[in-house]
Amino acid sequence: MSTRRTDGSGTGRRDRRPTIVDVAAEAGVSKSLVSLALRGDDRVGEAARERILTAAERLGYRSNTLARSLVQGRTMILGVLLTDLANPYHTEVVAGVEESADAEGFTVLLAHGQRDRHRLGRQLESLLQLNVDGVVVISSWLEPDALTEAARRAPVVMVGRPTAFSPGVDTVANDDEAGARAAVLHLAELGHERIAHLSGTGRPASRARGEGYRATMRELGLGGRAVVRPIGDDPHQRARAAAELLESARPSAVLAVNDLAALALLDQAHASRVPVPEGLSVVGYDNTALAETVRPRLTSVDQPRLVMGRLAVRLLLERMGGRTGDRHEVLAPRLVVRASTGPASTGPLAAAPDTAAQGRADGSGPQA
Amino acid sequence: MSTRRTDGSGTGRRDRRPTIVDVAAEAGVSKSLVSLALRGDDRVGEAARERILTAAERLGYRSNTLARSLVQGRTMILGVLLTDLANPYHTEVVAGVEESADAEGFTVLLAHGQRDRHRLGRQLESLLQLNVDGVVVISSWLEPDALTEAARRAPVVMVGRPTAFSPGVDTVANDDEAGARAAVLHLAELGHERIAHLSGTGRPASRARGEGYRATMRELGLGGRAVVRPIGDDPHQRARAAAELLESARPSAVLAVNDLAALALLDQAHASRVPVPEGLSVVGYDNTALAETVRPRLTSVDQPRLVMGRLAVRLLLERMGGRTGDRHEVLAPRLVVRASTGPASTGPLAAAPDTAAQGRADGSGPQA
DNA sequence: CTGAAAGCGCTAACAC
DNA sequence: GTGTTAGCGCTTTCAG
Repeated sequence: MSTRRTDGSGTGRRDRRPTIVDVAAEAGVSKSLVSLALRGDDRVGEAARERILTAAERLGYRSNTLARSLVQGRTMILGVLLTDLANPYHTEVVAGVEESADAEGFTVLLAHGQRDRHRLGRQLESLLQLNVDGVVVISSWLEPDALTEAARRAPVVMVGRPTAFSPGVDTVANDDEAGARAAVLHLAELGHERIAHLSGTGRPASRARGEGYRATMRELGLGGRAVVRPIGDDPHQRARAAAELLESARPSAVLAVNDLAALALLDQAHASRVPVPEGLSVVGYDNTALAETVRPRLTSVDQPRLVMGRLAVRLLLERMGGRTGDRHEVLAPRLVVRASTGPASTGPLAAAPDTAAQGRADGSGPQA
Repeated sequence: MSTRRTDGSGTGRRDRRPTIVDVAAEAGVSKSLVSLALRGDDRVGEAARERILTAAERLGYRSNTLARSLVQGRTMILGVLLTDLANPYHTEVVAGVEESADAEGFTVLLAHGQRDRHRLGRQLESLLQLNVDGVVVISSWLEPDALTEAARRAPVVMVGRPTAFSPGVDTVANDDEAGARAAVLHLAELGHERIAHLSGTGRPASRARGEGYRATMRELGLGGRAVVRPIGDDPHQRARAAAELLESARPSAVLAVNDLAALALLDQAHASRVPVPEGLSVVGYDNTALAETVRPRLTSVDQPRLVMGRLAVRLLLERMGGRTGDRHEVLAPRLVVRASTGPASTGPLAAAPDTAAQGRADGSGPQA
């Protein structure tokens, strides 16, 4: 593209977009003075500044960020890497990140992994190549080593991973064990004993939730009744796992690893004509917007997603400011009770949900 | 040559990350040869190439994209600007964009408008500043002028806007009028006459759907019965609009402007104890993943979102290739019938939905 | 085949 | 106060 045509006609349509040099020529000053004036440096005379500004305006000049970033060594861009745009938990954390980043003058750009581990790695690489000033990773799918490696190139904070897996990487998480515990205690208080867990697939956060579930069941003397069924990552697998869990374990209550899983349970219950919460109580995790959308409204363990996003940005800024030690923030989850959980019924309803389903359920359950 | 410290120690931890010059020194060749070798140019000797590659490896060298982009004048990045991460329609188009972009060697970065017009404009500016090679806009919120202006700086394609509002901007859309028509015809065939429309808020796509609805109602001789209620943009407004429409117009069927609006209708119907589809038929638009998640499964007008995303990328590439005329692609929508639509009932159920609701049902309180 | 030199557009020390 | 001079890290002619 070495078309050197100095076509100064009308609106600078295509060709070469105007540079700082063009502005300087137009205003009759030097290149660097333009640079200063444009950024409002106060050691530029009023007259000169005026001329420069109008010249820039007339030429339709826009500064080239790439060039600036190259010389300054920073882009003022924060990258967010996320596994799955379809998971509201992820996108709600993003809102917090964006809020803080905006306030600090950073631009937020998202890279999306499409639930594909390889793609996720490539996207991370892309962000780093772009020389973003920091990366927020909302995904447990990346290998700890890959993160540590990334952290050598730019500040990285991982949201959702509970503990220190990757040296050099800060983390922001909620206390998954405590959250699971609160959920189980809530169900136990309602009189449930056959409390099952529709678990994640072994990544750190879901593992911790599973641990919390198990530990609390033991604590309650219900250790023998604990049932854990892992769930898949796509909607179809979720549906199957939910169906199988309800079918085989016949729980009176289920703690789901997240709201998406809880949704699958509600759907299966509906399909089997098991009324919720009369015949089955369901607790979700994350308290995403979903929880207030589904019917019945979902009892769910809230993670402070906005706060987590904001905190992630703060940690990034601290790193940029020179901090070298790792930090791991753990926030307290909070159980939000809605309509999907209710008292355990002792009648045949709970004991054999399918029987009840056939048998014309008149809401005769214990309606405290 | 101002090489002051040839520190070839272990892992290059922080400090200055290695540049092409460092690699050249390490390999004992010149800077430009390294550049060639690294990109696999075939006019580099086998021996030299080998030395260079290992040197780069040893130093942990990664090329600086910023510098490359600056000199080449392109970034190999495609920007996607979207209004609302929470709307699955948007994110499903993104999947198509990413698929094609990947195949062509482009990286896709997303910028998010947070349902805020100003923010949307700023984000567009950020993408352009970054010198992305093209922008896909999935949002009708931007002013046509802003888009035309943007198109002067980089190829821009707008997804979802039905016609040519912004000169210089290509568009990819579905035929909204045809889609609305198919939906209304479907309902009419089921015997519905009191078919209402829960409409959008006047942006082009929703306006076209409204047009299609009205025209088809007239065509069917039902013009006098047409009822249109606009809906808001956030969940709360949606709920209210849905409630008011059902309450005031008492339709036996509703065409919603999109799946989110349809969801609000289903929720309100449930709250009022109107069974769907027996007491009310609902048709959504977009056929997002939501349609297969809600209960009952939603009849919805499908837009080929993946194809639209792919097409958007193709149009971008064509522009980069030098095309100057605008192109406007219009794809055919397709009605997908599921469980939320059924025959019109002539009984009292449909005639007076609130009677059924008011019937002071059993005391089970916790319904929203 | 290889290497030196000239920038891409901008910023930031440093003289004038 | 204002302008000059070096680069940021990379690609890309153009001589050797």
